[in-house]
Order: sequence, then C-alpha cells, then structure tokens
Amino acid sequence: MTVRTRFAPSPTGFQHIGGFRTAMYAWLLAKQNGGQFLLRIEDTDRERLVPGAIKYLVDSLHWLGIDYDEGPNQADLKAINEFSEFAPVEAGKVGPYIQSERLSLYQKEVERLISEGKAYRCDCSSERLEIERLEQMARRERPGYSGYCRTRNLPAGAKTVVRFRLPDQIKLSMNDAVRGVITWDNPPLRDPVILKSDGFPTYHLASVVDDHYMGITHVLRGEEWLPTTPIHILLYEAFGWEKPVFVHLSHILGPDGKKLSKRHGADALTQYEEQGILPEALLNYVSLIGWSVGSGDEQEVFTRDELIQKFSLDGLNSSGGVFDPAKLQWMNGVYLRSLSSEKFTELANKYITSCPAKSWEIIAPHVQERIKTLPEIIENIEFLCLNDLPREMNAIFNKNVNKEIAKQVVEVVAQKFSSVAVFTVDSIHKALEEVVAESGLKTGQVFPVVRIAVTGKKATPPLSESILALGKEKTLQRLAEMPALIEAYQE
RNA sequence: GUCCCCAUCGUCUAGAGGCCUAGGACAUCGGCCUUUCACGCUGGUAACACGGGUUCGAAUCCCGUUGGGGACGCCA
Repeated sequence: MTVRTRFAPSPTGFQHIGGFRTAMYAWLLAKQNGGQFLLRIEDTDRERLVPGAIKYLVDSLHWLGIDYDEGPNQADLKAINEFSEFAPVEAGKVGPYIQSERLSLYQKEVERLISEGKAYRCDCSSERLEIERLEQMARRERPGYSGYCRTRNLPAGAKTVVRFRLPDQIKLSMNDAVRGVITWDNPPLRDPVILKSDGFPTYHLASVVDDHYMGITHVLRGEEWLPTTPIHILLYEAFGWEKPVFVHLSHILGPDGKKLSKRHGADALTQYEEQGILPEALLNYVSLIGWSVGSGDEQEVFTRDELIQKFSLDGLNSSGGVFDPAKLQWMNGVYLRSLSSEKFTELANKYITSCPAKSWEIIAPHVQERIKTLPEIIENIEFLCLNDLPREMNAIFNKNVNKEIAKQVVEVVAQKFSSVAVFTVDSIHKALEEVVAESGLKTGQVFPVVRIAVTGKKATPPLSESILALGKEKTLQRLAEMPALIEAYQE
C-alpha cells in the first residue's frame, strides 16, 4: 500500500511550531515508505482568512526542508495572490488542493447524504442557537443543537445549513495509531453542521471528503480532534468509504503546560529564523517532542535522512510535551559547530558586514565554537568592527591588579609588540609569554588587562587570535588608549 | 457540567512483568583541560502522582482517586 499523508492547515494566521511538527511527522512517514506527502489548504472559514498566511505556510515548509509532492503549485498560488517561489511548478493530479476551489464536490456529496436521509437542512439562526446554548449552559446541561429541524424536511434555501444526522445512540471505537483502541459510549455530540449557509463546508465534511478523494492513508493531526473523531468515522460510514489510519498527536505545550497556540506563547517560524536558529536544528529538536527513536537507542541528533529512516509511529508519545527553548539552543549550537567554515561564513554574512574579511577569516572558527545562535556572532566580533571601543574597565581590577600594575602591563606589552616584526598567532603568543617571563608580572595580571584593552570584554575568543585578527596597528593603538582610561576609572 | 486523552528527574524521554540500586539528553551544581569565555572530558543533585488489586515478582497489567490537558461553534 502506498502511504499518502497530508498537512492540512487553515490559513487563519501564522502556523506555529506545533503545526509544523504535525507536517513533519506526516512528511517523514510518507518519505520513509516511498509515498507522497501533500499540502492541502483548508480555507473554508471565510471570515478568519488572513492574507499572506498561505504564502507563509509554503515558505516555512520550504525553509524547514519539508517539500510537498502534491499541493498548490505556483500558478494556483498566484491566482489567489499568495505566490511563493518555493511552491512546485507542477504538483499532483488529485487537486485542486485548495478547499475553496472544491465547493461543487462537497455540495455534490452533501446532496447524496440528504437524499439518503443521512443529512438534513436546518434554518435555525445562529442567534437563536447562541441563546439556546447559553440557556443550556446556565441550566448546566450539555450545550448543543436541539435537533429542531431534524424532521422538518426543509428544502434548499438561502439561509439554510446542512447538518449531519447522528444516531441517537453512538457506540463505536477506533484504533488510534498512538493511543490504541478508543471507545465512545454516547459521547456528547449533536448533529454537526457540515455545510454552512455560505455554501462552504465545515472541517468535518471537507476533510473527510478530501482525504477520501485524495487517497490519504494516514491522517496525522492534533489530539484536539479526538473528541470529534466519531463524527468523522460516522461520515466515512455514511459515505461507504474506507477509513484511513488515525494518528492523533499529543500537543506541544507552552512553559505553563497548556497547549501552544497562536494566542498563547507560540512564535511564528520566522521568529526562529530571525533568532538565528537553523532549520535543521529546529526540525531535529521539534521531532523530539513527542517522539523518540526508542528501543534503547539514545540518539537525539539526527540528519534529515536519518530521521526519515528512523521515524516510526511506534515511537510517538501519547502525552504532551513542553517546548524547551534551552534545549533548542543547545541543539542549534551542535548544528552550528558541525558546519563547514564556508557554510558558516555564508550564514554569518548578515552579521559580519562591518568586519574586515581578513579578520573574520582568522576569528571565525573561534566564534563558531562559542555561539548557540547566529546573532551572538556580533558580540564576539564587535571589537573588530568598532572604532570607538566600549570597555568593561571594572573587569581589569582585582586584588592582583591595581591601576599601577594595569598601566605597567599595557606599557610593557605595547613595547614588546612594537618589536615583533610579523604578527602571527605564535609570535603574539610568544611575545605575551616573554612579557610574563621578563617583567615579573603574573599571567593572571597580564592577559586580563590586555584582553580588555584589545577587545573590551572579559569573555572573548582566544587572545592571540583576537590580536592577530585586529592587526598590529590597531592593537598598539588600543593599548595606547589605556593609560588615560585607567587613570580616569572610578569604582 | 458532560465526554475524551494523558501521568517516569525542573524539561524532553528510555522502559512492552524479573535485565531497574530506573538509563540517556537539556538545564543545574562540582572537577579536569585552559590566558578569559566556549568546546571537550568527567563526577554529582534530581523522577516511577496516590491508593487498592492481579502476580512468586509491577514503573510496566486492572480498578479507583488526584492532578493536568483537550473537546463540547454556520472555527479549524
């Protein structure tokens, strides 16, 4: 059996990391089995549509390296003003992949249901329904449609919706790939609207119809869909269609343990990009929330291919997981350090514009080892870019270094450096060591003072390399600036 | 309120009845390396929510309690 999975987001805002994790798992499952992964846009809620949301979805998927085999192509997106260069030029034969373009299909299927008595029209106004609901709540009854139009046999009309007729007694079970058998014995469900008065389907109808016609074999979605799964099962049965495998994923939680959502602690993917998180690291980290390779294997860092190879539904966890930014940062550092110097420089590009190329070349490997996210490059190379260097002067002084000694250090070092013909890491290092040997000053007195003099900071890349990157002229200049600063320093 | 799901270190997890004195990773604390910081290496603190069963034996199976989450829309 060919595995076909899909990611079916609604373009009602920016999709957060939880949604993309669902997409990733679906993609992983399809790729692993040589199947297809599709993108379907569920734009049936006309009121909440957000312009640009579809483009954001397509761009983000591409950024993460999740490419879809079937879905809206460039022309489709252009037609609705959501063009993305990252969409495929051609993709898929069971489209359209945008639900607003499949209206006639849904309407046709609904007619079938109505003619078979499995669905009916309803003209109850939403205002009336709302009042009804409030009253029920007030009476502490379970809220829901009363069933007023069930037997009225209403003809098609301007203001009508179509409801799916649910059995009076529902007892059914389903074998979820994550949770095993789940049984419902009379769940609190009322006849749901499947076709709205504007002619658009609701999720229940559209997703079932599309999953069927698009040949979806595994439905991966968030566990918020679990309570309404009986509706979907009943719909499959009403249509006489084969059901897919359901895979209800546990939620990604915010720091407070509540479901991550657009309104709650979630960031758009572009935020991570801006924060200098690599897509590979994000993908890898997020894959670990709710999934583990298991079987005693303790691997956590996976390449994309390893993920495709090792992913399995069995490794999916049924409990929700908190998103831990600290671990993401750590993993990003791991990925950053594994980069070739060429690739690292390429990614660093936007942060090093004011740094001389030669200096960057010298300092880059040391910066690479020290950062967890790209923007941290800035603080590491600041001393190479700035003319007017801010210095953490207070870091110079301690019980071993007073103003007198500090001045002595910069003076001796400057003198020594002047006599070094060619600056290399070795010659600089040797010069520094000679200062220590000849002046009677201690290493712990010399290096910290020079570090502040040259870089302004107490935590920096290695001193000799930093000095080499700065160059002899500027180094001597910075040393020369020190006596006045030392003198002026007040605690 | 009703229904559904979930429950191992602070966090992500391993664990499919004896391999568990519960393993790993992040975070945290300490040591080593070292001119700082970082990397790396190394050691430590730290968990089976509770109560009943079942069993020779339970983190693992069953029931209940508690706690958390989710759903109850002409939203998805």
